[in-house]
Amino acid sequence: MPELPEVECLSRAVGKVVEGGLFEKARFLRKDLRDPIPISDFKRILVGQRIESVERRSKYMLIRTESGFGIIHLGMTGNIICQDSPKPAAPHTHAIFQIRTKSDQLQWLHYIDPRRFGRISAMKGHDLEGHDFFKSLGPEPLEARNLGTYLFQQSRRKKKPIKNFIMDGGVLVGVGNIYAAESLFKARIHPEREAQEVSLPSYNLLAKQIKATLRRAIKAGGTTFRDFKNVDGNPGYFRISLAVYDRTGKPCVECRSPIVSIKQSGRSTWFCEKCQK
DNA sequence: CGTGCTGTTGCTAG
DNA sequence: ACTAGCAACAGCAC
Repeated sequence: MPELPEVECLSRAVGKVVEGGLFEKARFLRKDLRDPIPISDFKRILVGQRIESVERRSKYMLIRTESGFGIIHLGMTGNIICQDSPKPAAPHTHAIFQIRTKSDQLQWLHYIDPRRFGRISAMKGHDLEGHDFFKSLGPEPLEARNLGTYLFQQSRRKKKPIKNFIMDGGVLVGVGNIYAAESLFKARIHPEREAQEVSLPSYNLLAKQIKATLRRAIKAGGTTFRDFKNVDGNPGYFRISLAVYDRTGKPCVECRSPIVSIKQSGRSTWFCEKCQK
């Protein structure tokens, strides 16, 4: 599920439940996901601490305490659900956190991740920029000002395709495969164009479309999280209507010519040959 | 029934 | 500088 909008919505939903609460227990049903889980560090930083806030940086969800951050990445198939029971309910439940909310209710966050590409970690202190996970990340697309100019400058002498360029976390975070394709369609840029040959006006339009697409998805996702608390299945993500993603052969929403699919660096890309130059 | 292909992320080796 | 390969599993077409 997770691209930036999903992680943003999930972080807000988790925050609503746990902010101001007490992180009482962490139970791990396995020792590693993509990487080993630093269980004792995690417990030291979280357990017994008040949860100050739940934040997001890139596609990482951050649980802030006075001591530092709990760090959770969902990989490709990760999810967190909030339940009334500490009992693992779904297959591939790998961690369960017990929270005593500020209104003194017990709640359990269940971390589920079939493919185990996700990550659970923790860091002492609050200097994100100094941490390995974050130090080489580019700006947040929704916070960056003059994003078009920035992308234009970063792209000079870069021959890689524009799609790979905007998905490069060192350039810009949070633009995954789905929203990269959608944003390029809306900006009418062919995904195989070399990053260096895209003009400043095109980057300005692209920046605008990246922001608009992400904002629209957050807005759509946000409304589905009202019942996040106590759900017992999934938190109800849904995908905003998409113009090109997974629409091979279907008519372009602008010109009706068929959407085509190609591979770039092993990932599928969809676009309209007529609209995107 | 099995076999093969696909996938929302991100790191690393070459 | 850039891409292929890979991590481990589910869902689907055939």
